[in-house]
Amino acid sequence: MEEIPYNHSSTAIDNLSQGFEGLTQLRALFLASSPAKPTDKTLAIGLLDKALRCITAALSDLQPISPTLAVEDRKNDTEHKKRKRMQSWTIMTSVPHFDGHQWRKYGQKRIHNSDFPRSYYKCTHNKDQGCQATKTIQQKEDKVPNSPIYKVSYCMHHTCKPIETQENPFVMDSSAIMNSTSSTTASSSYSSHELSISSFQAPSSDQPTVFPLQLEEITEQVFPMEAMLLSSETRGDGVEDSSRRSPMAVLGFDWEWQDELITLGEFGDLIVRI
DNA sequence: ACCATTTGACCGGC
DNA sequence: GCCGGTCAAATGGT
Repeated sequence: MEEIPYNHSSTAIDNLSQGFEGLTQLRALFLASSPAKPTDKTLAIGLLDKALRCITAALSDLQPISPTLAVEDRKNDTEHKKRKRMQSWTIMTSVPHFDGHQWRKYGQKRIHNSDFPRSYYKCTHNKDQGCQATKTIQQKEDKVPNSPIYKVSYCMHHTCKPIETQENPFVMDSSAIMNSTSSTTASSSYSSHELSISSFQAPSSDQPTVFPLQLEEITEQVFPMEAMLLSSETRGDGVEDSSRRSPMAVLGFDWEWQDELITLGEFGDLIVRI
């Protein structure tokens, strides 16, 4: 790999980490949402998983190799252990379990000078596909009450073939994004730390491929977010060609930010066509 | 019965 | 000997 100046690499890692955080939270939101159209929901999760896998791979490429690894070649270490030590990288996240891969827990240890145990995971395809990817998750001391942050350390790239939900590639058509003048409150006044999602029209009825998500801003800091399904409804009002529209769900967020409980509905409804 | 998780034992590095 | 990572039997859930 071409050498990247450290400050650029560091910025890239920061940006990717923030993107990772946003996507994992978005994934959690989708998992919590109404199963109004399970096929599309599955496709959405598949898209998010794919994005998460790309970001995870990019992070692993960008993270500098630990200086302690320089001495490893002097040791009579096995090739397996060498590779395992070399290909490791770490992220901090509030949602450690949703990274687009399936993991099987194989151990848990109390760690010296830490209040929380460390959990050890292997890729679920460790046996059937020989995938060597592992990760550890350890909760860090709460800086903000009730908002745990986890250090997730990955080792080795996934060599397993991800289970795709759709054979054909599908396209996220950004040209179909409408301005956020949806049928409900416009979402135009988000401050920098808020995650904003607005709706747009699906371009075609026979392509179950488009998800009405536009990330206007990714949060700059990790904040606790608990996605909550407020209600769901089917838009069959006859004004528009209902065959071209999938059911819509109105989702709401509640999260705490700087001792304030923020409900997304106060700023604008989150409309997701699912 | 099968699968994932839990948990104590074991092992290697320092 | 301490510590962290892995193994594997026991356990629990479906």
